[in-house]
Amino acid sequence: MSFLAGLNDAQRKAVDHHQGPLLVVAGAGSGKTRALTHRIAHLIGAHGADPAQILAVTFTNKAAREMKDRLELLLAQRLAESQYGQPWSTLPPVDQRQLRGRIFREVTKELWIGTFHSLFARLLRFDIDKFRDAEGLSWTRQFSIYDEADAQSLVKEIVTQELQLDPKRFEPKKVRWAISNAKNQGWLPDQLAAQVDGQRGKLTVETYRRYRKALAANNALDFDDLLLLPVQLLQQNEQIRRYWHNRFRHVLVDEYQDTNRTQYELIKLLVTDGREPEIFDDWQGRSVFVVGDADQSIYSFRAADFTILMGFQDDFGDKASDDATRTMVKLEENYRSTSTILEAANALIANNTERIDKVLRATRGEGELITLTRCDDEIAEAEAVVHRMRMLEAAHPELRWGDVAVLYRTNAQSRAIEESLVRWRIPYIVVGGLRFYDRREIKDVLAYLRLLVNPADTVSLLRVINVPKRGIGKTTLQRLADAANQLGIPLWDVVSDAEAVRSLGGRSAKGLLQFCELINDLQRSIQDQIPSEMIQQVMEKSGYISELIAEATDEAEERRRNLQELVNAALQYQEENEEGNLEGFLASAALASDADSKDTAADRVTLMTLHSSKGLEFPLVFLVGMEQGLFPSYRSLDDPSSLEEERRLCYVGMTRAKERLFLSHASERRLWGGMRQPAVPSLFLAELPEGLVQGDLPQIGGVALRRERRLDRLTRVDRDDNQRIKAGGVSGAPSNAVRRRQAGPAPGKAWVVGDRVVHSSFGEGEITHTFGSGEKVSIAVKFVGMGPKILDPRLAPIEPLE
DNA sequence: TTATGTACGCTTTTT
DNA sequence: GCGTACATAA
Repeated sequence: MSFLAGLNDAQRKAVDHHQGPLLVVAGAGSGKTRALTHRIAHLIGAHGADPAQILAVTFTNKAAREMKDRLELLLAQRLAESQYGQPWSTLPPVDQRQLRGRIFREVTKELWIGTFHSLFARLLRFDIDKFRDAEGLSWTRQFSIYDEADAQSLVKEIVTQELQLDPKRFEPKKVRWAISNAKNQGWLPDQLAAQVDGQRGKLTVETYRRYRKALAANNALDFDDLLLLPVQLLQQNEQIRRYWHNRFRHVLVDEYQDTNRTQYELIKLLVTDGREPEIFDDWQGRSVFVVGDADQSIYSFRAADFTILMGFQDDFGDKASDDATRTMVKLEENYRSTSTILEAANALIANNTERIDKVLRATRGEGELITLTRCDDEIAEAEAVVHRMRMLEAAHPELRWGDVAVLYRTNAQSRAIEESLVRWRIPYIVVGGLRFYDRREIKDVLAYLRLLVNPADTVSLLRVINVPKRGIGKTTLQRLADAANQLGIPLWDVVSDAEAVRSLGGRSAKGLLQFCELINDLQRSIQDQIPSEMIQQVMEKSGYISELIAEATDEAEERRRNLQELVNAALQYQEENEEGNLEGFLASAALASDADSKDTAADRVTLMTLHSSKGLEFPLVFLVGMEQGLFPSYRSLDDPSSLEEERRLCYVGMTRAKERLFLSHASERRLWGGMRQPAVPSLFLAELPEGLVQGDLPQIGGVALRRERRLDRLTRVDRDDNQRIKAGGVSGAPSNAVRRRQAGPAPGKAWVVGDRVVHSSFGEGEITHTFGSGEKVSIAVKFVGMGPKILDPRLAPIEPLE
């Protein structure tokens, strides 16, 4: 059996290519996943590539898992034929399992398949300790990965505490966004500084600088760092770059239209060893293979840039014309959708100006017309959708609920649909929204684990130090944190110093000491425990579980079940990763998306956002909320290129459908709370060819125009408002946010920084800091041959030295 | 130090 | 209409 069998010409070309660069322009449903898996199998099976030399980037962890699965099956099937000389399907299950096991050990285990984030997090686990930032920042291999909430709170702390700015005028969320955007463009603070101007820009750069420093102090990285740090590392360290360049001889990237500048840099560094792609010519036994479709680029809000895809031929390619080129292949035959659905989608996307012209040819029959339904409000819409499902189910006994998907623009829209599905007892699953790993109890337990692995992780420490309650309050923590800041050491180093705790801890000292003992105890067992057992121990020894039991509410019960689920997740992780350790499990938890954990194979209706639907397909697709301001989003209405992105999103949604597509919109929609808003049909509806749509045909007339003007006015007001805020600027800290913090010389027996003291057991030392004032003073003393000690001068056996 | 009240802002999309 | 974050009381 050849891996080229059953492929069309273009697919065969993509699979058979094994040296040099290749861009595959793959329209929706044109079999690109098939091309990708067959290519990897072919590289290994026919061209003798070592699985360990292959790096394949997918868009989700789930896609990575599926690709590994398909690859395993493909190779096992082939092995069956060569080994037993008989087709796979006739082998007894026990032999099938044995063959798959062998493929797993010899091939799939060795492959690096995953998202950009998970792959480069893995690379950093090897080499991050060899990296030193230009500003002297460094990390160890035990680094924590911060999620958006952690990152957000760190930025907020810098803005309000360090820079003393009013978070209303200088919004942490916006600053965080600006920083993330900079990182995704590959800009460090200095480079960002060159891009911005004014007071506001300066403050953003300053926040960025401090934020990086804070992350390093916590030995932590945010999502964007998982891409940016490897870029810096590979640029800086030739030896390491050479190693990975020699190791990954075949690089494959799926969904290339949604890569950003930093990801692009990474690919270049690995493939060309840092040389310019135009002049790189050492392709012997090496390839770079990217697959994408500019019409499906829907992530520009996180700095994805589809011009990178469009520029591939100029960087790596032969720059020849489309019919003469040997570095590009187009997959233009669609095997998924009926020609009706396809034609409508093609007509819609033709309204975009920013695209390479590409025709998606139908290979299937006409099928049914697209159905458009107008409803009174979102509740009626949900009822209409569910009613339609039930009618279809009655008419088609072969229909399974798993064949049906409901797609929407925003997560909040799932609610109305869910209520109707519940009413009619139709099983469903919501993908997205609240991630499993974002639940409070899960984050708490994971924070314990992160702290065990990485004691410098102060964000995690603060999360769990008083959970469950140990009587450690805000003031105590503030005191400890101030001490840590002034000494420039992690908070844990203060907390774990019994002497310091007795001095600074006040009434909370007992709780603090207990907490330290807990962490030390857990840390001792960390060496020889597998992740699932560590989790179990953390939950029990911390008293987390007993507190939930004591609470005895339904909610607490639910939390306990979730924690049990976390243990199961760890068990599963261990099964999939034989050498997996706690660090690895924490990374997978941090990078897992909601879609990854959801079992879409179950026979249930799937509800999800259009973004989450990328790469999937369903026989029946309902696209709801087709209204101006909702889809396309109101934020895109006055910006042509955002509007084009919304249109691509619509194109992605429509092309998910194999057999039938149902569109709907409401005349009135409750936004949030009570306010009912009149709504007009989406502009996209009017762009669909009339002959392909049945039902309540769109009325884009006076009503729509009036509404659009109204929206325009609204957005203008909004803009003016922003300008006013911008014009106001942020000139220094506002009076109400000013908080003075004065250490001040202590009265009475004055302990002054610089004075020398003698301690009965530590010997001579020098006072480096004083904390507090009045009665309650603590001092930090640097003794010879040890770190700073925090002491209560009234209790500690010290004498001033003249 | 913890428990309770209340204002606010949130809804674009995600690794 | 819901959860969070901050303010105020016990």
